Amino acid sequence: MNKDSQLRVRFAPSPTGYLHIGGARTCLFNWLYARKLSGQFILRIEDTDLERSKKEYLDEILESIKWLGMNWDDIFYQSKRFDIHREYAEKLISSGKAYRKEGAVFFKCDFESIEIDDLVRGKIIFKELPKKEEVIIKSDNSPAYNFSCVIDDALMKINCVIRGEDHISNTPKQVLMYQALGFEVPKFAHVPLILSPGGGRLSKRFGATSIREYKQAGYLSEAIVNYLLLLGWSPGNNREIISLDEAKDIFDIAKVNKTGAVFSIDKLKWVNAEYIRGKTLAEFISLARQYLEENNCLPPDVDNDYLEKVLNLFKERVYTLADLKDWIGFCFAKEIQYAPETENILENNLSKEMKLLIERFKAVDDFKSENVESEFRKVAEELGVKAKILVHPSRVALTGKKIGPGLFETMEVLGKDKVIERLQKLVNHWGGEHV
RNA sequence: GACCCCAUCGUCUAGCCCGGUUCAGGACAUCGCCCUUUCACGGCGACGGCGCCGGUUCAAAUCCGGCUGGGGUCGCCA
Repeated sequence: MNKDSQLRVRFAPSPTGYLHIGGARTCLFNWLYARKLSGQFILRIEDTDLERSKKEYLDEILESIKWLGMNWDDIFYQSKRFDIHREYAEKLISSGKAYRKEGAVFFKCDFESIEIDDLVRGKIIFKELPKKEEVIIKSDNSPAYNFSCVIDDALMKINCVIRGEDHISNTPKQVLMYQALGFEVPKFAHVPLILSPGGGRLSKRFGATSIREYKQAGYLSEAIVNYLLLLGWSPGNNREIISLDEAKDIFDIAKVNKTGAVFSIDKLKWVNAEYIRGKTLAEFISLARQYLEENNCLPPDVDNDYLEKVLNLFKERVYTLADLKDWIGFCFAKEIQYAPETENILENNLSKEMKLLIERFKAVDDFKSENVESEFRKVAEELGVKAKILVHPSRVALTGKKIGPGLFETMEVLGKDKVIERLQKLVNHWGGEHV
């Protein structure tokens, strides 16, 4: 492939807001297509609206793209290119294709019909445009979107424009500008929009959620990317889980769906859980630890070994890292508070049985889960009750909740002293009620 | 209103381009059952779909047209 025919695509975010789900997917499809065809992926920051563009947004956009695992071959800022845009506007004025009016420069867009060849949708034919003129330089002398976009795409040698479907109606105007300027018209690929569960456009309350917020909510970057990939594209063979690395070898923009896809947080959660379970214990620990530290969920003097054992308890049962916040509390609590829903278990006084359990536990030297379990079962047998009769109150005693990880694994992690102390507390609780 | 896009289970999709192998396959969700000390995981199963009407054809989810429905755009925002 020679240099001129090399694919060059771009993602052109406007730093007037954070990178959200829709933008991230457009970015992803561009990046993937470039990597698949060994092309160039350009980032162009569309910061022509000086009022609304904020550095904070820009930082988040760049940070999120990197966090998701993508990189760019070059980056440009439109705000630094105003002179170039004006220069081309002058050319259009000279050639009679544009004119000044009310302090702005207008481009004439008269035509009979215009055809664009879309990689995703095939031919799209426009009969007429609602407006016969288009502002290309605003009266404050800054370039208007459709114009700066065309100039920059042409000058940056972008030969394939992949963007959201909401830009379809801009395309005929832009094609007209390419032609008026004598630039070669690029290929276009308009990808479908991501819809909110309600049906409408992904929006404020739902999709406007920034990628950063998803990270905050405990989602792994691989999971977000994987899920986004599934929205409008399929790797085939009934596959659901696919890494960025694998996807970049088989992705094809022409295989992207034409239909808008509804965003499903449930499916994202499932994908996230798949990735968490797919991590090695060491990877998970490092991820979880960082997440918990960032969210101030760990005691300052947390013991490393202990934390690792705790996290091991939950790796297979959380959907997001944020779930950990709710679960690990009892592992660090000084004293257990019994949750309201444990009431029916607490009602049943088993202090005699629990006392025996405590006595036997005191004699267990190596408090490993296997040893704990066999001792536990022996006690149950001796008392002539099913193990589960003792399991439930024990869990409540240790965790304050009705549900949690395996009881014996939990006991091993907490350690003999804490286990005995917490069981004793439950016995006291019962004793107190009966005095 | 004008212009444009789209249409397979509740949701994401495979199949559609190259019509028969599909009384449509997978996943999420939901509901059962199994496993089991709870929850989750895992296993098994159930539920559930080609929007409608015409046409082409021996044969249509697949091709064509219309209708209906959904979506997008009509800013000196991007």
